[in-house]
Amino acid sequence: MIGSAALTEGGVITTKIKNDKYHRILEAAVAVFAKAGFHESTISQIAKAAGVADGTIYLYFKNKDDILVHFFNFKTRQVFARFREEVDQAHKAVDKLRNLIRRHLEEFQKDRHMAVLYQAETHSINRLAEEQIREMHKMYLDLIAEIVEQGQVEGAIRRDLYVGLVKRYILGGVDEVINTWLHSERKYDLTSMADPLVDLFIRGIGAQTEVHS
Amino acid sequence: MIGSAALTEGGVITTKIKNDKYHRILEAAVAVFAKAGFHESTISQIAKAAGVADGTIYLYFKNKDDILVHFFNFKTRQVFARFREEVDQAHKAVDKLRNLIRRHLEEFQKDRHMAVLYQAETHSINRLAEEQIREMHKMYLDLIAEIVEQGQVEGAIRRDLYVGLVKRYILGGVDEVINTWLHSERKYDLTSMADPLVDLFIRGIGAQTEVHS
DNA sequence: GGCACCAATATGAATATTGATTCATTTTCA
DNA sequence: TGAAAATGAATCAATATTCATATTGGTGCC
Repeated sequence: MIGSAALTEGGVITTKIKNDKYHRILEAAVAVFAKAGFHESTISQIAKAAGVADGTIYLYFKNKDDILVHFFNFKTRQVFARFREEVDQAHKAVDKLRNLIRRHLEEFQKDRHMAVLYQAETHSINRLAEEQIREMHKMYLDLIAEIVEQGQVEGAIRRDLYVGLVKRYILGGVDEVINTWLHSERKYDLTSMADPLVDLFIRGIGAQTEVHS
Repeated sequence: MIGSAALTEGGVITTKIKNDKYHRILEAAVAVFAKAGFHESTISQIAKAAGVADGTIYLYFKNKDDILVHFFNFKTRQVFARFREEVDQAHKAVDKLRNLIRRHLEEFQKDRHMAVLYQAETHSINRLAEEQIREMHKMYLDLIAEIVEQGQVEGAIRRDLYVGLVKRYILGGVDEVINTWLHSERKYDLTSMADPLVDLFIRGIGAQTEVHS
């Protein structure tokens, strides 16, 4: 393997060239995987899409599986880091939640290939990048837990909640909205779903009949 | 192909024997697919698991893909039909929703192999049983829509809702709860999540501060 | 400046493996 | 006894990976 985003050796120009090809292959692979599925995709297809020879791929990645690992390790991780930033921009819990969800939808709408691959791989049990996925999932769920707990302190969120369940409740809704969009013709704007969705998370679907403080 | 659950030719005993083997192979295949993933599974593994020769599988199924199609066409469809029954047992919308979700969790907990395969395949874009999955998904979403609309008439459910979004919101939550359970050690009872989850769907996570009729 | 050289890169045809599918043969059973 | 069912070894195609060879681009020498 010649180089990768994780390594920093080499001069500026050299590194840039190296990274260029590394990224070119990674992007091409993600696009191919998204279109045909991981196992149905061949190295030749990826090579062709990236404009390199088959063998070149093995200079940047250990093997086919390794490409998927890199996808989760670098590409997706980067997106999730942005979620954190977005959350930190708001002060009140509900605003944080809204920011998180809006950004989530935005990023997935922006990079459809990533979205497809992410959705497909995170839902299959026997996946390769097991560890990375688990970690990223946890990162996201922890973010939600943090927001919920803050909201409880603020008094904006109910205290009689099982936070473990709330996390799945929220992630599930967001996930399904993305999934539906991916399976649709994608004629509508995904981010427009953010506000109505947050409203559902907060208020639920029930007609409010009880009186509280 | 000798016979299948969809055909009804043959005497009672013959049919029983035929169906026995058909079902044995289908069950074995689902178990193998669930353990290793569809593409990683081999015909030999399935044959071994079903206790038949490799070639025998081709007497009951056109090819490997066809097994997956049958899974969705018969096995899963059957489960979804039970959801409908369960919903019809209740009268009020909220009870219908609770029944639906409880039954959903029950069935998926009961047949883990089905659950794994269902979750994995319904979330990947380029799947085989495309048509069947789409149809089943629709059946489920329609069920939810029906319940929600009834609830609105009853006054138990808010009227200012985009039902299309509500469907995803609910299915997503249920899905994610199942997914988490599948990825866990499954030490806890999945059905125990039904009531708290329905409570979340109805009331949301927000502290109730407004007064309504 | 131009040139020769070398190490780093890139190539893609050849290899080797895997596994779906077929089919000639055997077994079962009515 | 023969037709239906089952067998599993042989076939055949697909494709991940390797590696001998070719190309490139930077470096120092004339």
